[in-house]
Amino acid sequence: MRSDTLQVLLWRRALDPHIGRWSLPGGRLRPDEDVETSIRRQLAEKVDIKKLKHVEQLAVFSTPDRVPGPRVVATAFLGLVPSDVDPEVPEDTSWHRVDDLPRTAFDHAEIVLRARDRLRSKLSYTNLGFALAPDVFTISELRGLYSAALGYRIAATNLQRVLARRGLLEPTGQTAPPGRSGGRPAALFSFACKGIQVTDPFAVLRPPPAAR
Amino acid sequence: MRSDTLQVLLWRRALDPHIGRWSLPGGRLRPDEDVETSIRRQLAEKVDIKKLKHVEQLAVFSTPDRVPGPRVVATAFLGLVPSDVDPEVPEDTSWHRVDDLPRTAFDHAEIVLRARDRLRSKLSYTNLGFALAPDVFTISELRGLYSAALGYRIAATNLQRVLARRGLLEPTGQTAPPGRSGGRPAALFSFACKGIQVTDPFAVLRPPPAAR
DNA sequence: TCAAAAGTGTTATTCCTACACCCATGG
DNA sequence: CCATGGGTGTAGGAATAACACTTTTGA
Repeated sequence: MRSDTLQVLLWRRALDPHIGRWSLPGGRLRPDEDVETSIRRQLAEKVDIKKLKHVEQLAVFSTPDRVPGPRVVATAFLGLVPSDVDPEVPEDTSWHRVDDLPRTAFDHAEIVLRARDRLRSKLSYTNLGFALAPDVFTISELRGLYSAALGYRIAATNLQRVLARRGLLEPTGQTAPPGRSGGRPAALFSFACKGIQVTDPFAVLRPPPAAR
Repeated sequence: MRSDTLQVLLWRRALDPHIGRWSLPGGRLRPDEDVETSIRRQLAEKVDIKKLKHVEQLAVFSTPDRVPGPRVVATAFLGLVPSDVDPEVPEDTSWHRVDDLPRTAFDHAEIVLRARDRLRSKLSYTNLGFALAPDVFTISELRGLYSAALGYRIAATNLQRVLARRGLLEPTGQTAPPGRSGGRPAALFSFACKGIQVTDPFAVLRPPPAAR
């Protein structure tokens, strides 16, 4: 994700099945690595992305005809990079809006949409926002990121309160300078926790208070 | 799951790596089937389970040393059978309490616990309860199933109201006869929808009402 | 002094849990 | 008529969305 739209990194295929179409970065699993190690290696080697803030399994895609030729089983991942990093990506690689994908190879468009849905739901019941934001940010910036990811505007006021109540926000004491059109300078915050955690585990059917 | 405890179907390994230990049913993926077709086939062929009410991917387990010998990548599934079916299982197969697992093969205990956690969270924000219950049930029975799956007692009153508010319960008009110690006969209900659906998609950060 | 952007206070609503109370049956 | 289990009404509380209002800046 970058700026105010949800984006995905794709690279243009140079080989023949679906040559020229855009596809998700990835590759073969080596015998000595597990799938997560593998996807981190591929991203580092092929598209120079080394600082993923969050990686999680999405699903296995295994329909026999999803790829021409012998069947290929793919384990898809959701990986998130904060909005302020702009990695040097190779020539044949670029970011694409998730809501306006180009012609993709194989079933990769389906995979991207599944990843988007996963991100959207996890934003509301986990602290996953930390993976989208820079280390230090204003509430307005964060609101922009959440709004872009969710696909609808949310209010900065309430976002701040929800995150604060959950103990996720830490004020830094610093402020950001206002823009050229003036306005009150915004306070800078950071996330208290850098790893994912479930913040709202039981929407209903909660366990009795003692067990919480 | 059966009766008032969460249970999992395991079978005793007859071959040598970890011979005699209990393991999850499964097997190799054929080239002409996807992973879900494969697991359904294996369950039907090997343990005679044909009526799964719900099947979903859990995760891929791929650590190189998870199985002795050449690395095996496993796609684990969560499959649910209603409490009233008691399939004929082979001699070397039996149900085991999830909270008191026997010595299992490989990483299968970890997989079972992951499945239990998935079930627990989905019970609260989806209608997944339909997969645990018989076609027709009393609220008390349903409460027993939810309590067993969640690991803590929940109140029948509130369970009924939560499910009713979401439009999931359909009264059948029938009643169940009381037990031998008397008591008012319980009304029988069924679930309105037989497939999984998300009933509480946004715990917080809801979209504006128009978009809902 | 005005416009713009950020932050705070307050209210109304929604949803949920807990608990008291009423109903129907068998012995 | 009493014990047992099922069902309903209601009150209190927690969390959140909406919105009016205040604060701080640049021009």
